[in-house]
Amino acid sequence: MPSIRDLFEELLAKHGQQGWWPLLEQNSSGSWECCYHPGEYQYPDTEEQKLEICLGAILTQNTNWQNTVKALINLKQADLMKPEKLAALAPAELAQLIKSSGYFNQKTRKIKGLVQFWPSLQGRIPSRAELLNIWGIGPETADSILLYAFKMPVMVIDKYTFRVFEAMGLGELPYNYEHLRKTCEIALPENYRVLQEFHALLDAEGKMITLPDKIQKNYSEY
DNA sequence: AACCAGGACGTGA
DNA sequence: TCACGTCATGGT
Repeated sequence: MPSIRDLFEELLAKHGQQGWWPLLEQNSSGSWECCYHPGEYQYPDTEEQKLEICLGAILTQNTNWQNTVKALINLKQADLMKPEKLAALAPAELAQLIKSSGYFNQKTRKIKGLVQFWPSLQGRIPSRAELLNIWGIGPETADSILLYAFKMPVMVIDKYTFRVFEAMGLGELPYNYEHLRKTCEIALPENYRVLQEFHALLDAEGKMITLPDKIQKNYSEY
């Protein structure tokens, strides 16, 4: 049974750098697309990009990333990646724009809650408690926002994280979000780049063991 | 054509 | 705490 640091190295060797969180970029023909840049960590540079990550974190809840990207592109094309514009937008309009990401009524309410909260930040980094206080932002969404939008060294735990740890035989412990998060944060350097990459690698690995019949096949090595 | 995808909330044991 | 139903679109 490998240590968590060993697991990080193994997954990095197996999958390579993942370059999360992907951001929208304009290609030569002027249309927006979602881009990864493995090995480069200079983004997010702007408030607009930070907001884009926060919105992506909400829109991707229990939803395929491609469906989320479609919604993000709709908002970007309409020049709505700004908190004051989103706050002023009619809920029905917003719901229509994010329809592809599913749960659009709930997600409209969640985005409204976020952009109403946003101005109170005055440019500072939100606390975890502040994010969790917003309706519809739970542990994983809050930690994704802290780690990827604000570069805070917190571990993001998701469905795939549980799957990979379970498949490794680490499923005996008190098995909840907070415990697994702290276990990872203690085991790894307090470095946001490492935690960004580790979470993305766990996602890449977790996607390979989605189907139960693939577990035995891919995990004899552990 | 069922199943799942980068969850969270409300409710009832 | 924890298990379960609900929310909803789009790809396979």
